[in-house]
Amino acid sequence: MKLTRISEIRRRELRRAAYEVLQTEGMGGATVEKVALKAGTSKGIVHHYFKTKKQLFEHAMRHSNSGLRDGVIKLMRQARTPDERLWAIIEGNFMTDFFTPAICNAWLALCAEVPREPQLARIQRVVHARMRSNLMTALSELLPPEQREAVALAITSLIDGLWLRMGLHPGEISAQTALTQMTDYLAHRIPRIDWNEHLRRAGAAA
Amino acid sequence: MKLTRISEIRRRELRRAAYEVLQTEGMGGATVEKVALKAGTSKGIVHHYFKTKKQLFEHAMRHSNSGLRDGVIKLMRQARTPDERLWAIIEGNFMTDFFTPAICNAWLALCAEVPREPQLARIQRVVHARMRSNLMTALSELLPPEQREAVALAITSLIDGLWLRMGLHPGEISAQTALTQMTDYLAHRIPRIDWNEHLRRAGAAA
Amino acid sequence: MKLTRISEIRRRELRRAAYEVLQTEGMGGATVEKVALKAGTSKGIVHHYFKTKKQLFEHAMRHSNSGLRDGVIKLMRQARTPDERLWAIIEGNFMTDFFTPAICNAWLALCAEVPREPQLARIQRVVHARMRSNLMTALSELLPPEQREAVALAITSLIDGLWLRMGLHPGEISAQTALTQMTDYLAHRIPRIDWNEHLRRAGAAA
Amino acid sequence: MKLTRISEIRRRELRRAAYEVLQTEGMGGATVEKVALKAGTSKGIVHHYFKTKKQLFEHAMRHSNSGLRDGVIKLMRQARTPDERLWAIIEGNFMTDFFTPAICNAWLALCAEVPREPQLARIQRVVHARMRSNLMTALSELLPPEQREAVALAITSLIDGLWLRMGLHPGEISAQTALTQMTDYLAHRIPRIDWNEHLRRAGAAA
DNA sequence: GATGAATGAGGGTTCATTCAT
DNA sequence: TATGAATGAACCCTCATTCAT
Repeated sequence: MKLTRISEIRRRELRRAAYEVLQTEGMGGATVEKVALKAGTSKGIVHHYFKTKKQLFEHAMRHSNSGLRDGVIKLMRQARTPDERLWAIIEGNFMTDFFTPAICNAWLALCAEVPREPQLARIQRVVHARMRSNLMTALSELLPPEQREAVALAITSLIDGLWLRMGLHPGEISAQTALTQMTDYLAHRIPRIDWNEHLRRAGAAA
Repeated sequence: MKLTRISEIRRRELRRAAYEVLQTEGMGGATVEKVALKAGTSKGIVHHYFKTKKQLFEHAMRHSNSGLRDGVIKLMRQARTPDERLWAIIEGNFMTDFFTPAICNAWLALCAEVPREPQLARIQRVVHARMRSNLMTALSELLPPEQREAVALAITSLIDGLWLRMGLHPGEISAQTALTQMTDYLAHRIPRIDWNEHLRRAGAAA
Repeated sequence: MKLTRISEIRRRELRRAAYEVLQTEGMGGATVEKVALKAGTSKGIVHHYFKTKKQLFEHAMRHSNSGLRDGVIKLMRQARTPDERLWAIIEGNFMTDFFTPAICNAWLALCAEVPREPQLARIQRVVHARMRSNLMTALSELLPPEQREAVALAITSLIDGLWLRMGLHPGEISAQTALTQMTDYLAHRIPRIDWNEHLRRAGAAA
Repeated sequence: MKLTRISEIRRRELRRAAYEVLQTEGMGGATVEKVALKAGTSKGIVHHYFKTKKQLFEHAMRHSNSGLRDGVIKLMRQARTPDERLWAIIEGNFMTDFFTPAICNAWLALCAEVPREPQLARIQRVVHARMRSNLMTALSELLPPEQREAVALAITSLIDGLWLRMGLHPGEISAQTALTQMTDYLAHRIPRIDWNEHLRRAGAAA
């Protein structure tokens, strides 16, 4: 029990370190040694906790997603109406803690590996499915069935596109502009809701 | 003169080979040897034409973008009205020759390197600037000034998001669904144009 | 006293485990961790009882030899005549419990280390000396002095050669064929004894 | 052609170096670096010519066997009668160039890996088959059919056993004593031939 | 221009061994 | 006694790059 505790802490530290290295170095430059260095341990200990480099970065990807997921969950808890729930999903994807150049770069680096790493693909699929499920649930009370699918796709695509831009052109975008974009889209698609009100509250909270 | 000609052909072959290797292997797995093999030459010749591996993949990125650019240019030549021009830009980004899983993966792999490769960043910036300029020009006759910026951002973000999806979840999307998405967005944003007509024509052409 | 007893049991378990790992993994693949795993303990405990990996496998070699030695001793106790004693030595080397592919492989793996491991060489020398002494004693009443040396050498070489074959080509040999070989040799060398009778009894016992 | 030539020379050097390292260091201590050092090249070049360490030592084993085989072939060419052919096989296995402690150790080291290395096993099987075939041919005119198998087994086992002894107890044996042993055995098994005459000539030749 | 030989740095991984608990 | 955390050395292998032919 005690041992498991220590081991769990180390694993957390290491996957966090791996994630941070990923942000600055990309996948190609993320060596086990750098991760060990950032975690303040030896190279050997990394392999003590993660059999392989791939496993380490799989856990880094889980770590990455869990941060975002927790943010969304927290916001959704406070949501009372369908539009609040939808907005919570969107706002959660642009929290200022996560919507940063470094994190978007790490996300991009992991995405680029997905096509050749079945495990990463699996994680990606799960994350994607959860996102879609959340969206569809929220949309179910806002739109007729035949429109939901398309809107869910548009929302996720927009979010991904904005994340990509934050990664590639950090200076040209901010959480504020990103949320404004989302608001604009929603305003046209689901006009009976006052999405600007949501945006205003989000800005006030930040 | 003759030699230069031959040399130019070799360079073209090599950057093409590099691009193809990138599609299947990603940046991490793209070695000089694999590129040489795909081009049917020796490893030494690659370094004869490209001083360094980085340079090779910079040219591969240029090659990648030039293909897309040529497609857009060709479509724009046939455009007569502002909305045709705007549609040409969009349609050009989802031509079935380019909007494929392999190519989207290569694009993704290159994007992921941008943050740490100033040269790639430079190319990316140029490409991005051209895209934006084209969009703004086309929008200048379709929207009042204060809306153009936001719409241009939305369009590029949507396109990028849809490309990303093609890279990550190839089975879930097609050029047709992508163009439908773009049509939906434009229909809300610039309602006085019959974008479905554009979509129909694109479908017929394909 | 009690502790020593427990500690002795642990050491026995560990050297036995080491020996078993050796059978399947060879010297190169025999890691301390695998030994610990097979013994059902932790890696640390191995080093608690055996200061070093070399020591562990020295004891494994002793374990290996002691098994064979005990078998020979048991058979020799029942021997009444010189030829029975000689036969006991030979039969003991091909008891079906020991003359197995796995055990022959472990023996081979240890032999291969002898040239570079003085401790293993020492053990090997002792074992060899005992074998030779036993043989010479038995032969002393069967052959004139000037022949004993050569016959002892032939017997040991034949035995080793047959063990080697069991290790390398397990399917091509059995205890029965090995004993027949030995019988053939003895029949020519010491013709006044009916070695086939010994062979028959050994077969009946098995 | 020229290149192949150079490459072939390097490969020969390297497998020879590998074989020599094997003699002094055993399989466990035979590192790629030591082989490179002994060959006077860099570590990288070893992998340029042999994809993997295993492959390198497979070729080393082939090298080892080819030396012995060539010796036997040379002797067999001069053989005119069945008994000369049989003796050629035996004498070839105890030529003073090969029947040395170092070479017997290398042989032992390779044998010990056979059970876990399919490729080595394959080579071993081929070598063994050739040996057996040679023996059976030579014996076909010396013994009735029902005895040949057993005698062939005895001869190979004796040879192996004597090689093992040379590896483990170099001081206790020599080519001369080994050949005497073989002579003794043959004298009993195939008494109508004067094997001592063969032995004498071998001694005179050496 | 073209080839592949050669190098050397660096990466992932394994493993014996030591130590703190 | 027993565990497994931690280290560091060493090994195999990859690869970009340089060079000689």
